[in-house]
Amino acid sequence: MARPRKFDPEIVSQKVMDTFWAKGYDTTAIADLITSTGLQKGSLYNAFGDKSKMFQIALLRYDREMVAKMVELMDQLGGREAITALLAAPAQSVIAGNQRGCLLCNSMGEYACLDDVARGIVNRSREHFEGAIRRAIARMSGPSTTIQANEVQALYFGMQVMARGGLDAEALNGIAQSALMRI
Amino acid sequence: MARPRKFDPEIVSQKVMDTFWAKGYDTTAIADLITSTGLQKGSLYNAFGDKSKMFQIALLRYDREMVAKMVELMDQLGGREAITALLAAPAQSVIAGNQRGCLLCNSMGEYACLDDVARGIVNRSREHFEGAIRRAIARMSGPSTTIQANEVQALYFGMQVMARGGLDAEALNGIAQSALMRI
DNA sequence: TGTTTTTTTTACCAAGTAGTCAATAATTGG
DNA sequence: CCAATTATTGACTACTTGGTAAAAAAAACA
Repeated sequence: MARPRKFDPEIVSQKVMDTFWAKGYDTTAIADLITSTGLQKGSLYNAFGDKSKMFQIALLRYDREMVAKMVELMDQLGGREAITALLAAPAQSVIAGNQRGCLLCNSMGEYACLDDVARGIVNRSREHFEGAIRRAIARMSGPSTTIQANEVQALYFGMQVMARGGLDAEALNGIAQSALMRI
Repeated sequence: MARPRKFDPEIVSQKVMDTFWAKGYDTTAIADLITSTGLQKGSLYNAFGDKSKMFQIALLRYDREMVAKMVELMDQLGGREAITALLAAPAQSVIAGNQRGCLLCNSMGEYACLDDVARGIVNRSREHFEGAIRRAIARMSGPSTTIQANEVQALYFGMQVMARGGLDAEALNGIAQSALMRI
């Protein structure tokens, strides 16, 4: 028995995530979220709380959507194929025209200016991601299964940072190939 | 025949670099630089220009000081020892009590909000760094010299991001050991 | 000592920041 | 139609942002 929302929270929280993903937590102003979502300031605050809450929602959505999708894909593939798919992702993003990198990786770079809740989400999301790498390594055959999940993750994050820093898809593919040769 | 400076530009530019290193370009306010350097706003602007110029100076100093030091060290060592020293650095920083990561890596993460001059410095510094890795690989013996310098660099950057994101020294050392086992 | 030159200091500005609040609009249930 | 409840809107606040400008201070040289 109340006035219904004029907007779809799913679509809006997607736009919020996209904006934080592209610009980072601190660099994103509420004004940016207003233009990207089309909502007014009051509606944003009414629906999502303050800026840190909005970022938490973005992080949760990234985990539930992007990380989970990659985890699901990797779990369906063979060990080596899963790692291959993972390391191909940064170059694919660049080819698709965005150099936003990875929100999880970007947020670790901004860790210093996040609150405890956001840090907790980041940590859990990183572990969520790491699990899929760990399982992929466990499925792998060959002599070099001593590789740590953490190492593959570091390689992936490094590639995403370099993608954000302007490295082109060709170079990123070179990294992936070089790594897969010895994994 | 003019009034001399009360401050040592070397010390001040060091503090400026430290501040940008810890907080990032966008997150650092001029007020932060005022407190960290002890100078007043006017003196800062008079000596270094505007904020983007201050950041350029910090980037150049980082390249001339931190990157060059690592490059020099690596060039003095054998190939494998050089890579070992490189991958040990992130954990050492964490043990020393700072999780600032690497200013070069951090700046690639902030690439989107840098101007062309700063981007140029970042790119050149990354190539400067890459050269030492390339030479170290060229000096290496063993079957797996097909590794690309870019791959080692991505691994290093990923470790620095993870250090900034709170990963402890033990985990970072595990990554380094795992990687060195197969390089 | 007085002039010149540069640094330092301080006050100031316009724009942008996150966030609040009261008024208004829209919908449902009675 | 009316009451209750929620959403939307836009004005508003208090503060921070990067940057400027003018005045004051300190040294060097004549």
